[in-house]
Amino acid sequence: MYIAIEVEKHIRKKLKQTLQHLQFPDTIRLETPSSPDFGDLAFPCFSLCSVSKKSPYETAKNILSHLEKPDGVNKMEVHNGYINFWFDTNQILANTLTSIFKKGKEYGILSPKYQKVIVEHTSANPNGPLHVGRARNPIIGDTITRLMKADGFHVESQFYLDDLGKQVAILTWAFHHLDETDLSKKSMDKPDHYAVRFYQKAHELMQQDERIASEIDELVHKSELGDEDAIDMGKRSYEPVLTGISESLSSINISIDNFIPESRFVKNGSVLKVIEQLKQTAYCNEEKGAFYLDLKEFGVKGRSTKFFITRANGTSLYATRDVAYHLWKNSQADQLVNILGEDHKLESQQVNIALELLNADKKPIPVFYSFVSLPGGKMSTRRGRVVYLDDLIEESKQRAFVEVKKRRGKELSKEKMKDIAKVVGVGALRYNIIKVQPEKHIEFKWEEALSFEGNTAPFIQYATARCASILRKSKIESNVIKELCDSQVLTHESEGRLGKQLAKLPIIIDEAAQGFKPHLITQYLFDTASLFNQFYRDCPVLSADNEMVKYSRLGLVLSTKIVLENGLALLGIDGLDEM
RNA sequence: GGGCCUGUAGCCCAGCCCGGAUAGGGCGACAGCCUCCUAAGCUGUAGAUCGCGGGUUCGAAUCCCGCCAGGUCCGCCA
Repeated sequence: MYIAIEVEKHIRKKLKQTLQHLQFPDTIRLETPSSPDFGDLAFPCFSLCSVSKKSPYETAKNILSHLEKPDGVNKMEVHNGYINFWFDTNQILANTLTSIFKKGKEYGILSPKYQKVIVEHTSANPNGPLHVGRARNPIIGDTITRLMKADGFHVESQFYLDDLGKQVAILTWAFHHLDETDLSKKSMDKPDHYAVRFYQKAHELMQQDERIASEIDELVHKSELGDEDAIDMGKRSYEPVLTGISESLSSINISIDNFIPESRFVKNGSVLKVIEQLKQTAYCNEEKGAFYLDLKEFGVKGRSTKFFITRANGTSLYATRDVAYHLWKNSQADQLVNILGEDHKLESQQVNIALELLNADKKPIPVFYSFVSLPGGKMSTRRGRVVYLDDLIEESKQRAFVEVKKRRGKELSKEKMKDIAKVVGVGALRYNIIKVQPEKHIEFKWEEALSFEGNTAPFIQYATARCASILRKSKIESNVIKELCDSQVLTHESEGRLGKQLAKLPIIIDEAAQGFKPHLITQYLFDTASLFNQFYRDCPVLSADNEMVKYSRLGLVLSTKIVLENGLALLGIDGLDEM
């Protein structure tokens, strides 16, 4: 158990006792005060005024006069209708440093929940490289995967592979009918970049020539019926693309546990079963041979109420197959999370309603994100109006290299600088995407996507490098530091503030994971690194007044480094010992 | 036309779910800090009709209604 969580529990317990004793409602919401002047945790009493018939200040005073001091708290005061609690800094510090020393990389992780979660993310059409417009998906998905693991879940990430769709059919047609010499030069030596030109050209031809369009439709039709040859043909064309996509993801520290092809649910008959069962429901109607569900009664309004589950020719549609996929996921996990672009909101709602009609007990929790657009409008693979993720990654590393060289060019080898630039570049990219809430629309600008100052990954990494540098120069083994560190001598305000911040990591992890709010982690890391920088300014470590203080500050530095690195790891970002 | 999301300083974002303590940061601007553990850092100053208009409330950035702007969806596409 973590001390910060413990102390909060103690406060809640004592408050609850007092509220019950005074016959107040006993639901308790605690807040982090707006300023350190108001302590570490606050209980607002405003909502109790209607019961007490007194002012907030008097109500708070009254409660405080009956309140026993909770363990781990050393001061309680009333200000403006709040009861403010000050933690016992020494106790928190002693407990937290011990806990960090003991757990190391595991510090912050919560106890196992013995529940399995499937996080579906990325699921991009395998017709070309990932572009920046959708790059939030894997980054948010991977971060949520990491967060939920840290929160104690067993997590599997899945990429739902649309191998029956038109995009794959177009690509397949292109590989069979086009010659590379007709195409524009590929931008990068990767299979996905190689393939996308075939796709783009075929898409263009398809729009000009109806014969081509119908050949492609024929491919789609065959594979939708589960035709093994058609599906295999598709597989041969998209597989290299998928390899390319995986390479891109891997270069930003993302790996996906399982790729689930849509065709599986056609082949094993589960799609047909879904269709049969949905037809049995009271909401199913027919229109010119095609079947649809009427969603009016489920809160869907306007023109969107018809959810078609089959075509007139009886074949299934994307969303129908998605229902089958989700039924299967129901049998595989305790909780489902989907990372989806905002364009999937209606489809997601349709799938959820179908799942409800089929009595599935678990509905996926969607995390929607808005698109990243270019200053002139949105990105499009078809029209080639894109910034590819690979280009962004490359540019990020290059810009980071320029920065490293500017600062360390005389001291470090080129290889070393490249290694640092890679970690900085990838970190900056992931951090900048995760720090803004998914639902905010982003207009892509190089300067913003790749800034290295202020609230950015390099700022955090710089703090880990400072920590590492101090530890290196002390020439003292970390085991010895852990042994000799005595938090009792860490009495400076900057030390206390930093220590209390380190104690909060597990609380933040839990909050971020439970609320699907990965941006809370960036905020926490930024605050932690800022507090460390203030400590760095105020408290000399290597030249501390005496050995005892030195060892103890080294302990705090070591702990900070571990906390920052653990937090960065949740974002798929590495810390640095040197930069 | 309808649904959903977004609108907070010159720019970017947090706070909104769960109404309350002086609306927090970052970038940029301006003024300072490297004989001292990495200045990708630190300190300070200026900068906000919280999109607009109503309402509820002792109290609204936060809840409700209307409007405006941007995004997104409304296909027998995926």
